[in-house]
Amino acid sequence: MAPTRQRTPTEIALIGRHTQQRSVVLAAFIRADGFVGAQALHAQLAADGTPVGLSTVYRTLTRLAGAGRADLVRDTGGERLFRYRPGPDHRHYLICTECGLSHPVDSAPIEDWADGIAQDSGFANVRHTVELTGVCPDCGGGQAATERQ
Amino acid sequence: MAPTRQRTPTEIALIGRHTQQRSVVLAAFIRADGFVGAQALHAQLAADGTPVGLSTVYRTLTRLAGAGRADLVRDTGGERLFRYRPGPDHRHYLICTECGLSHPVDSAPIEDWADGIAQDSGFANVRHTVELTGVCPDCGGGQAATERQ
DNA sequence: CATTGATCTGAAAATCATTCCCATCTAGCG
DNA sequence: CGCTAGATGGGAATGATTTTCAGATCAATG
Ligand SMILES: [Zn+2]
Ligand SMILES: [Zn+2]
Ligand SMILES: [Zn+2]
Ligand SMILES: [Zn+2]
Repeated sequence: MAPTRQRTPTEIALIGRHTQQRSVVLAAFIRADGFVGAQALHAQLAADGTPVGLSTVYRTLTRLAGAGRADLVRDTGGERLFRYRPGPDHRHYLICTECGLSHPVDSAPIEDWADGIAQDSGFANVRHTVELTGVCPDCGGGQAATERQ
Repeated sequence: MAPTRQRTPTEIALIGRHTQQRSVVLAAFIRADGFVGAQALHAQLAADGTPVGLSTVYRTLTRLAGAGRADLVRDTGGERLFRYRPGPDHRHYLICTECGLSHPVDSAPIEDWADGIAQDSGFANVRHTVELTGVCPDCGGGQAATERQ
C-alpha cells in the first residue's frame, strides 16, 4: 500500500484527539457526499482497505453531529443517517425516499417562522426538525401527488 | 369488575376486525392525550388491569398510523411515539422536552412553504415532518435561548 | 528520546425497540 | 350452532446502537 500522508482536518480538533482512524473516517464521510449510515460507512471503509472498528465509526459520527458538523436524520427503518456539513450553517433538505438523493431547499421562511413561534410561545431553547421527503423525478414514474403526513 | 359495555369506535372499522383488545388499546391511546410510545401504552394497559400483548399494541398503533388516525414521531432515542388524531386534520406541535406538554402552533406558513417546495422541486409525493421542541415556561427556570439544530 | 497519564480503539457482549413466528383463539357470517 | 379468515400473545429473532474493558496511541513533558 502506498504511504498515504494524512492531512489533519480541522474538524478533528473539534471532537478530540487526532488519530489515524478519525482521519480516515472523516475523509470517507466527506467523500460520501450525502446521507450515510454508520454501518454503510463502516463497510465502505473496509472496502477501501482502511478498516476501522464499527464503534469508532459510530463515535466519530456522533461526535461530529454533536459538534454541529453533521446533519442527522432517521430513515423509515429507524437508522440514523449522517451528512457532512462543512460550515456552521443550518439547512434542510428534500430527500428522495427511493435513491437517497438530497436536495437543499430554501429554508429561510421556516427559520423565521420557527423563531416567531419561539418568541410568542414563551418556551425556552426552542429547536426544530424539518424533514421533507418525496420521490425525485428520476425515480418517480409518473404524476406528482403531494401528501401530508 | 363491572361489565363494561364496549362501544365500537369507528376507528376500529378502519383497521380491521373489532376485538376486545383493540377497543381497550384505542381507549387508552385516546385517553393518553399526547405522544405515547407503544411500550408505555402497553405498561399503562397492564396497570389499568386490562393487559394486552405488546405485539397487539404495536399492531394497533401501526395500523392507526397507517389509516391516518395517529401522528408519528421519533424521540431522540429512536423510539416511535404516537399521538391520537381524531380527525383528518394535520397540525404541528411545540413540545416541552421536560414535561411533555404539547402546544399546537399555527402551521399554515409551513404548509404553504412545503407545498411550494413540492411544486418547484419536481419531486412527487412530498411529505414533511416538522417538530418543535423546547422548554415550557413552567419547566424552564430562566432566560429564553433559541437554538437551531 | 523516554516516560507517562489521558485518550482512543475494537471485538465482543449488552441493550432495547420492534418484528416475526406460530399455536391457539374468536369475530362475523351463514 | 359450526367455519374460517383474521387476531392474539409470548417468546424468540432481528438489527441498530451502546457499553465494556484490556491493550494501543497520543501528546505533553523532562
Ligand atoms: Zn430518487
Ligand atoms: Zn431550520
Ligand atoms: Zn414543561
Ligand atoms: Zn404540516
